[in-house]
Amino acid sequence: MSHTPLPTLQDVADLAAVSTATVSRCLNKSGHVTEKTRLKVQQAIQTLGYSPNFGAQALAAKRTNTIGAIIPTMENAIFARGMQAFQETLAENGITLIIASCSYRPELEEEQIRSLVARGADALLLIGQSRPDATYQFLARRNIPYVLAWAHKKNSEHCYIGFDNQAAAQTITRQILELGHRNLGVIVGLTQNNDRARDRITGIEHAIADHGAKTAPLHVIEAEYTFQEGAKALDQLLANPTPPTAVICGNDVLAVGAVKRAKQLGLAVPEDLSITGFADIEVSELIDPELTTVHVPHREMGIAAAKSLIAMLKTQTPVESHLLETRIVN
Amino acid sequence: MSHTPLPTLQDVADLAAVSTATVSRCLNKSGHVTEKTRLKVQQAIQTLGYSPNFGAQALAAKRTNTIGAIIPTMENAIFARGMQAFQETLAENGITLIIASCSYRPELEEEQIRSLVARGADALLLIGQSRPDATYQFLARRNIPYVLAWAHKKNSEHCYIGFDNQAAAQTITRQILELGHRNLGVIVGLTQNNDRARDRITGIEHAIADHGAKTAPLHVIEAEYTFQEGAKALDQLLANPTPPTAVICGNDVLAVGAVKRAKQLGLAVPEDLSITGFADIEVSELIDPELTTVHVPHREMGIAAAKSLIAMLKTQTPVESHLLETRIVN
DNA sequence: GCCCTGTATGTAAGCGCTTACATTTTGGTT
DNA sequence: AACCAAAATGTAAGCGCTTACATACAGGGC
Repeated sequence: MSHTPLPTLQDVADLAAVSTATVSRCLNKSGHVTEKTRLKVQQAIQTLGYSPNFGAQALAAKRTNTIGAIIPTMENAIFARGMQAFQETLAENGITLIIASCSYRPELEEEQIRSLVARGADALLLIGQSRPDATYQFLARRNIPYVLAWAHKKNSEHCYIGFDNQAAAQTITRQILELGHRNLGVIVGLTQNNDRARDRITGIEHAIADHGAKTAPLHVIEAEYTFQEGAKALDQLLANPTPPTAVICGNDVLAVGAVKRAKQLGLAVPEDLSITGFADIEVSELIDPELTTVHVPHREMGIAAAKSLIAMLKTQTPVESHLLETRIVN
Repeated sequence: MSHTPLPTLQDVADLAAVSTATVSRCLNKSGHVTEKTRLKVQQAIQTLGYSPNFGAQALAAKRTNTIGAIIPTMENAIFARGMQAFQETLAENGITLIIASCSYRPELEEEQIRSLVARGADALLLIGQSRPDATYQFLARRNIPYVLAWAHKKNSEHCYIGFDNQAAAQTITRQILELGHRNLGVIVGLTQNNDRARDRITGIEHAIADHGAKTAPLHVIEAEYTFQEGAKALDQLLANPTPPTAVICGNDVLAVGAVKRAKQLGLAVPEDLSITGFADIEVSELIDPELTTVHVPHREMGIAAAKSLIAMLKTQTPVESHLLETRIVN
């Protein structure tokens, strides 16, 4: 545990026999430095093992090169792939990502937002749109750019980088209806704090309305994002006097849980019971036959979100929303 | 996009009619403030909507209340649960977590470590132990506390918060041998940059040596952490003239992939072929029958790691390693 | 050679906070 | 009422960097 104080910009400047301003200019690639001096400085940085002090840099430059993301959960794979791509893209641009998760609890999200901003996040990625006005006002007041990912709304004041949950759910439902199913069950995540889940239900309802065929009343079960809950929800649906012939799930985790349960009950999928998923995460490949699900371009979404935020930071102006296409697989 | 400058400590001090020092003391709960002044200050903070400037705080206090973690991957669930608990525990103590991932690439890990330190991480969580001496020297020079998680070594200079990969693998292998299996296959992650995977192989080898029975030569296949690779690896093992009757997998992802493949090939698990996993992540519940696997106390590990780092930061002295127990489930 | 322009470098003033130290206040003793 | 230690508060010096502005310097046109 040595306690030699770390070298400072001043030390580098001294060793290279230039001013601190010049060293700073080298570090920030802001031009106006001769190749010769640049090399001298480089040299000095090397021999001293200098690296800049984050706090000082943040204080003086009024930015931290840090972007924050608050996702509902890290525990399942839903957001992992997108976040990985998001982080990679940010890293390529010299920006660090701070991830926090809020367990689908709005008041915790609010707290995390404030905390990340207080920690100097220059911009934020948030999931979905529904949150108190006060939160958006806070961000506006602090002049913090943000994007809303995993969702999309037309003509919104916000910048969305995501897909149309409602349209995707509508499409997959139409497909089910076209196969002749007239008694549908739905298993979705808890809608209370999850606008994506709500949008998906709306999509399902619209598909049914549009199709026009006479269908049995729709049974909707809300469940937490775990395999077990998906299985339990299926039990509930099947306990009905007129059980559904097709079950549309709001996400793959629930769908996989439901499929597993169906098989345990001796039901063949999809012969006896159709089950669809949503999100195309890796687990959906696991079950046999592979799940019919909505493919979401996670990586693309992460990359697009990163680029948008970087652009906002650079230009200090809002950026257009970005609608990504989903498609149904299997 | 208003541009009212944000309120500063000074503004709060002025409004509350006290000095900046007093406000700072309130903020940092460092005591020596009357209840009455504390309330006045609180009040002022409220009405101004003040929140401290991160950079300034970091610069003046020489700490950021930020801890960094570098994990091999965010894309699968292996580290997710532990990290979630880690983050929660840190958050309870007013510390923010920055997570970076290095895709199992040591040179990237090195870079990330430097980057997190440069960003002001007060301490780090790293996975496993094998990395260049230079890296440890860098951390020592900068006086940055760290723990090594997901692994454990006796009598080490480092602080480990994890479990004994070798012992766990040894136990599960012994169990397989006791069931009468004498021809074992092994599927593990890529060992090149993964000491945990290597330890697990060692454990398997020791178990065989200790047991004493005459066994067929051990076939070891290395595979990337995906279901597909697990399936492919199983194909390779079975292509052998004398295929194994039991396959020990280095993690659950590979095991689940292997089980799926076995079933596709018409093999009953475990009647025709025994397959075991390692890590007890959620997917292992998915397959039928549920996987025999090594339960790892992820959350406990995350919590312990957080507590250790917090203690190190507080006392400025090293902390004892912490060995967590694994157990075999199913 | 002289002046002018444009580019390279230096100077120094903060950025908003923490904290050692100095000063004032408080309240218990005598 | 005077005194004193302990507690509360204030003062002000940085922390290490960025950047506006000032200055030096190099060439090109005359």
